[in-house]
Amino acid sequence: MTKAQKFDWHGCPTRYAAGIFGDKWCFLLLRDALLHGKRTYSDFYNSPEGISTNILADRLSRLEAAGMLDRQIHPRKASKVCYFPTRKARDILPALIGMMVWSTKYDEHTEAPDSFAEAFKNDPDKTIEWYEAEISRVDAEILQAR
Amino acid sequence: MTKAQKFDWHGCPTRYAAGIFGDKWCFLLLRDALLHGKRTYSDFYNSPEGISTNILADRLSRLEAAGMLDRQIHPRKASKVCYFPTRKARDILPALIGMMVWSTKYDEHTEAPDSFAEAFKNDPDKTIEWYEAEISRVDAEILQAR
DNA sequence: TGATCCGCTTGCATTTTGCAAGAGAATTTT
DNA sequence: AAAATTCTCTTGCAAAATGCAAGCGGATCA
Repeated sequence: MTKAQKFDWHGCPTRYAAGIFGDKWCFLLLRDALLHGKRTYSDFYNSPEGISTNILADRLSRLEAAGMLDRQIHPRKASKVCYFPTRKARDILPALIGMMVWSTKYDEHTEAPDSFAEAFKNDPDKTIEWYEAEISRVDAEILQAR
Repeated sequence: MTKAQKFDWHGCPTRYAAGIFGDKWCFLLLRDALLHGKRTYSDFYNSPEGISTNILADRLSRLEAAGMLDRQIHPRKASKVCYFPTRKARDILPALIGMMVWSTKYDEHTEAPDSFAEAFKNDPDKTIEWYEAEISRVDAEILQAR
């Protein structure tokens, strides 16, 4: 059984999630798209973790195949390619932020302030809406014709 | 940089989470421990995904090193080893269940009923408490002296 | 006391990853 | 218009991780 097939494992909800998030690079690419406004190949390539270019190409196509990213040529620069997070990707935000809150609790070297976890605990919907609005803003800025 | 070192990546909360959950097998082992009451090596080994024995040994020791599992000799059967989920592992339940809810929405072959997502949406704390109680029950059953 | 269970370890073939170089199209610079 | 540069990938190869089968040592069972 190839890895691509395992990527499509379904039935059990945890296994389905593991098929996408159970890969370090997919996990981090989704962070970059959802939380850091990254859209182009070079955006993702320049993340501090230092992904290899062949792995990046592979993971972007996997995430596109999984319906998490929408690949489009940049509207005003045909040499650039944009990967927009889909609704399916956006909908993982609550769980993703839940994991980040967990990390801030258990990573003694966390860079996130306590206020982040508190804000999410006090009003999770508001936090989600803020990230959703940011995503929409970034996408709109790219897509506006000139 | 070795994989073991990457497992310890910290600072960024998403990266810290990806260091643990960004591995298919760790992800599934935590599911088995937190959601399916599995505790022994053979329990985990017999999961339907079919993990290899060397990989299982490796991941169990990683999860122990990460403070997610507590390795103990079975109190009434010295040939058995139990891996108990720690508080740190239990605390990932909200995010994990959030991912499962997401999976039931987007996996067209999901085995989970809609009622699962609804119950969590209506009263997340109650759902978490139910799983916590199950975990405690399984652990207590193993640990009771005879 | 011999057979079986249990939690691993080892060796080896296959697959995946990481790294460096480069290709081809679009864009910018000269 | 030509040359240099940017950008998204692809390719080749060495190194690392994975999967598979066999086996080992201690505990347990018959």
